[in-house]
Amino acid sequence: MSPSALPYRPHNHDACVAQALTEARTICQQHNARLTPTRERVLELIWQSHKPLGAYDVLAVLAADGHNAAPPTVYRALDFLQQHGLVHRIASLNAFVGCTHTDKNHQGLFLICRCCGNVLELTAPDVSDAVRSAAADEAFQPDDMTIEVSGTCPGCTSDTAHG
Amino acid sequence: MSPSALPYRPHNHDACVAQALTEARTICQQHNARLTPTRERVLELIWQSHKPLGAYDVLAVLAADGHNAAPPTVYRALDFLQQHGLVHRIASLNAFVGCTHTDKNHQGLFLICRCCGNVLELTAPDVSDAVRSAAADEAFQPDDMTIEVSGTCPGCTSDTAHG
DNA sequence: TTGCTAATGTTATAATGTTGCAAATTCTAC
DNA sequence: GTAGAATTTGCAACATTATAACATTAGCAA
Repeated sequence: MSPSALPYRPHNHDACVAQALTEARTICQQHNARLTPTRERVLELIWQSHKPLGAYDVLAVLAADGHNAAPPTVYRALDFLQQHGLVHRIASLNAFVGCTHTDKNHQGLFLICRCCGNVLELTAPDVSDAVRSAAADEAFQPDDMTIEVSGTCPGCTSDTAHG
Repeated sequence: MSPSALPYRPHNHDACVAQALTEARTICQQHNARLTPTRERVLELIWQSHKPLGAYDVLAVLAADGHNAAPPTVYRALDFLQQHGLVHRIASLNAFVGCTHTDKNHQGLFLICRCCGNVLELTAPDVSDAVRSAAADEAFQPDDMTIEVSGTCPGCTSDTAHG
């Protein structure tokens, strides 16, 4: 078994954020899209941890920043970031996480820990293939997949086991 | 390829409803749970079609019925129905559909047509297995899966094709 | 500059979901 | 049958999440 994935173990999270921002700048340049200060700040906030953040959580921080922000500000920034594959919306939580596979043309699968709240994004070709195959059996043309798994991450499992 | 699944072709939908209600009564008896008039009515409404229905849509019909209902009435009924596996919540739509696999110990996969709105529920062991396997690779213990696929159903595909 | 487009600000409102408590109903044990 | 417990419902208020509509500003190109 592979060692615990990044969200589940201690790490220099500043490096995660820095990398995410760098990648975002590159991607936006490639897409000829403008990563404005608000958008960049929202991305940074979403990346504050590996736990999904609600739109209104983002809004609260922006307000604390002194930013004169209303809900549309946040939702527009999040829409932009989603369109460019920089964040994902977790439908089962109504919240957002930074995308950890910006380089790949991925079909995300999300492992959501009910205990610690961290989310691990996986590229799971086997899963995507199985879904596509199931859809094809019904002559259904898939367009977009939401695959979210709630459960217990390795960190929280061992916590419980060792009391 | 199999012929189009039920939601995607004309059928006697009253039979769907009747069967769903009958099964619900049986299941509630088995679970020693009370399928009260309100709960049964909500189930019936959810089953009015194969399109997911929002909680407030249900509420509106109850109100039209003359039922003195508030949101908690509906949400409580829906919670009950979910707990007994009679309806599913579609996270990506914030809406509810009748469960078409009440007999099986199933892991639902939902094919949601963006065009006509109908939802087909599948039991997809291959998909569940692939997800479980992906989770196991990360030492993640799955608890609950949300697998929703948006796209175009066979009916709407042929409509478009033939103009 | 001028004019166009993209992005943001602002206000209000819609849509979805929850809490808490009181009243009524149903079940259970005597 | 009746008292007490547990479940279900009614009801009011509220919390959370998301969008609509329109005015304003910023960036960019002719």
